[in-house]
Amino acid sequence: MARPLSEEKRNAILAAAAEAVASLGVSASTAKIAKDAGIAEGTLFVYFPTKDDLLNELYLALKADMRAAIAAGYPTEASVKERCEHLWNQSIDWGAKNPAKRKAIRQLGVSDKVTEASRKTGMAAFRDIQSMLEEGFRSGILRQQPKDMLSATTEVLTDMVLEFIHRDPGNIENYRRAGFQTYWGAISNN
Amino acid sequence: MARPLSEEKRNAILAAAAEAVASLGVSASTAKIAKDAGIAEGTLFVYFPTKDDLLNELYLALKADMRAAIAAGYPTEASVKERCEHLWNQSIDWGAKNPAKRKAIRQLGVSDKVTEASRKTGMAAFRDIQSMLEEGFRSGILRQQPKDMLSATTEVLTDMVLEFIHRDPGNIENYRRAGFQTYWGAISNN
Amino acid sequence: MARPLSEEKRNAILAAAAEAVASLGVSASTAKIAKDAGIAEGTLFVYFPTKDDLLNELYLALKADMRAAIAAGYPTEASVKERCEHLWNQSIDWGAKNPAKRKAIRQLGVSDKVTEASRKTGMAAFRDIQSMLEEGFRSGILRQQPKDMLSATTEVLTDMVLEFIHRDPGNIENYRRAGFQTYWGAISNN
Amino acid sequence: MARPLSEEKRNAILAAAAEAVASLGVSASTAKIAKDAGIAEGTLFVYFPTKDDLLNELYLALKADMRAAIAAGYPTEASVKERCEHLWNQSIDWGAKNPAKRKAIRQLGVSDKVTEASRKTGMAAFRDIQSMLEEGFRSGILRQQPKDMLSATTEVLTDMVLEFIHRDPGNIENYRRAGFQTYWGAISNN
DNA sequence: TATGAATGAGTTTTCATTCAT
DNA sequence: AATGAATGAAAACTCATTCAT
Repeated sequence: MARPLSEEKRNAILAAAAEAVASLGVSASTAKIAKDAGIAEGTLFVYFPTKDDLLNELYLALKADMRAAIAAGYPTEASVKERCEHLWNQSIDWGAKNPAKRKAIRQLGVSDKVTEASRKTGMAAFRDIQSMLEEGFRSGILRQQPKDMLSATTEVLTDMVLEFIHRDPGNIENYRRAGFQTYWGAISNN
Repeated sequence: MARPLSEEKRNAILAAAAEAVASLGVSASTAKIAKDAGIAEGTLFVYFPTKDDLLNELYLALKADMRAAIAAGYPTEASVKERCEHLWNQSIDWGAKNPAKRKAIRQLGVSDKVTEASRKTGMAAFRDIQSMLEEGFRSGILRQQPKDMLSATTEVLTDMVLEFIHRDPGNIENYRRAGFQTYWGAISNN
Repeated sequence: MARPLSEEKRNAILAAAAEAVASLGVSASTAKIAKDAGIAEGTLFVYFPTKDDLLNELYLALKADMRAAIAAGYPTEASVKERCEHLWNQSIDWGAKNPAKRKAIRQLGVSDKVTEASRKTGMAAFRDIQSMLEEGFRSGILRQQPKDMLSATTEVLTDMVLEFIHRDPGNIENYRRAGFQTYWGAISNN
Repeated sequence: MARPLSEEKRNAILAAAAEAVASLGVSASTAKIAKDAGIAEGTLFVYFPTKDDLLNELYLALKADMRAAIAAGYPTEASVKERCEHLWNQSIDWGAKNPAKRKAIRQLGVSDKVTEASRKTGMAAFRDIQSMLEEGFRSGILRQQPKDMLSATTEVLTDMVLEFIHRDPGNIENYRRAGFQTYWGAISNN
């Protein structure tokens, strides 16, 4: 009773919402989301009591999805730089493969519908990634920075590069490489 | 002419729109903007034929405002690093002093109401700043990068740092300094 | 189905629209129509996606209503002239009894909101009546005319006479008789 | 002072209004009419105090224009039938040559913006034409009819035929001839 | 006299949410 | 639980008219 019955429907709503928010912004209508999810307008509110709830849950789901993709295959034994490059490449790959999800996150990121609590929760997942690099900080390879700034740097530079890729898809490798140079310079001691 | 269009009113509309977009996103209503600008609802459409026109003109006005602030007092004779630091500090100062304008630019940046043409025009102003650093590229102090990437890097890192300042205003100097280290690492050869 | 669309409400909307269009023209507001139909403003758009759709459907409904009234009680066995007189009288009676519907049809007839397709469909119903008089054409009693001209003649002469009746209701029988003479002269060989 | 200065401007407004009403109906905006007339929005109201005044004056001007065209070259000495044919042909020619004016009259005719007084005045001009046929009534060639019905018949049948011509312009002569047969049958004793 | 900026009521349409089925 | 009709408060935009210039 706490959670409604069909997990499948819930996911269909979130998926439809991601697409809709990506292309129309947070003002995408619940009617369109429901239709694209293959359910009735009213059913959406069985799973998410208000549109704001839906948007916040979508934000968290997308952040979790992104985080999982980035951490996948993390090479624990490699050098710090190689590990950073792994994170960078995974980020770029996820964004390149999931343009709608990326756009949706951007839209949600600037929307005041997403609460501070959701943002905090979303950030926490990435602190976890940051902690994978503890050794880099201790050894002095990575520059000491205010809390959360490393993952924020990762996010904004990734997003920037993906925007270039989006506008000029032919040069993806070029952007990815130049982007990593920028990124590594930004976070390492040199 | 019966009565010339009032530059003052036009500016009042743009100012009200910036505030409204900053706090409510691009879905801020024209009624609210007009009211805040101290004019009748219909008058807004005398100055901007559609809401989209208003949004695009606002985007350009904000970009121009930002650019002017950043370039002000540019120390032509200083070292490349000092010149970069000047640009960085001006950016941070502008953003810190104009939080609404900064938020409005972010909102407009992700909105599809802002046309590609406006984005191009907005970017052009910053290419101009980038060209102030030609010497840095020639001498090898700054890293060669794909076109427009330097100014994009400036923008996203500035924005990121301003976000930290926004959430923790007491530590502004701290963030500004750490931010510049990140920034300088990101753009220079090291 | 949650609740089926109510045929009753749909008809109430069409009826209210007919009255409103009759008295105010096609610029009658949807708000007024909805209110007169006893429903909320938004509900109108559940039944008719746009105002233009409503207007077109209203046109067709009125034409169908008129056609049904005209053909009612058609004396298949009577002489051609008597059959024509029947059609004439039914037309006059319908118009006299339904002044609002008649006015609404006139308004819609000159409006460019009513599509060519709707006009064609509306006309088709009357071609059907025209074909009831085939024998009259074959026998030479009725004059051979370009396609659709007989029903158009019926319509405009009926409408003209109804306009006289409208302005001078006391003489209805007088106008009806004089009108039929005009009509019969117009369509028969003599 | 009673009449504003420029007759030329007044006529330009009426001409622009006729075109605008023809294509957009009586809801054509005064702004568009003014623009098409080559004057400022406010100037229109120097010549016509309200839009309703403009519409009524337009109605009268168009009726007068039509009447003048129809009576032109009237063959006083010809037979009654020839004289009727002259009127018929002039009507068709005027309508065929002035489709916008014809459409404008139709729009105004069904609009409640045109007052009963204007309609009366407009009709009076045609009574004048009707009286040209006095001899036809006296001699019994034309059927006795209620007052104004002959000119009303002329108008509606002309309009009907012009509508056919409008939809099938290739057959203009065909429609004109068939139309006259209908018309002559409608008004003459036979 | 001619102009056109300014106005605010009015227009059609959208939409998150509710609730009868 | 699932549905989708019903709602009415916005939303963007239009327009006849006024009036300062």
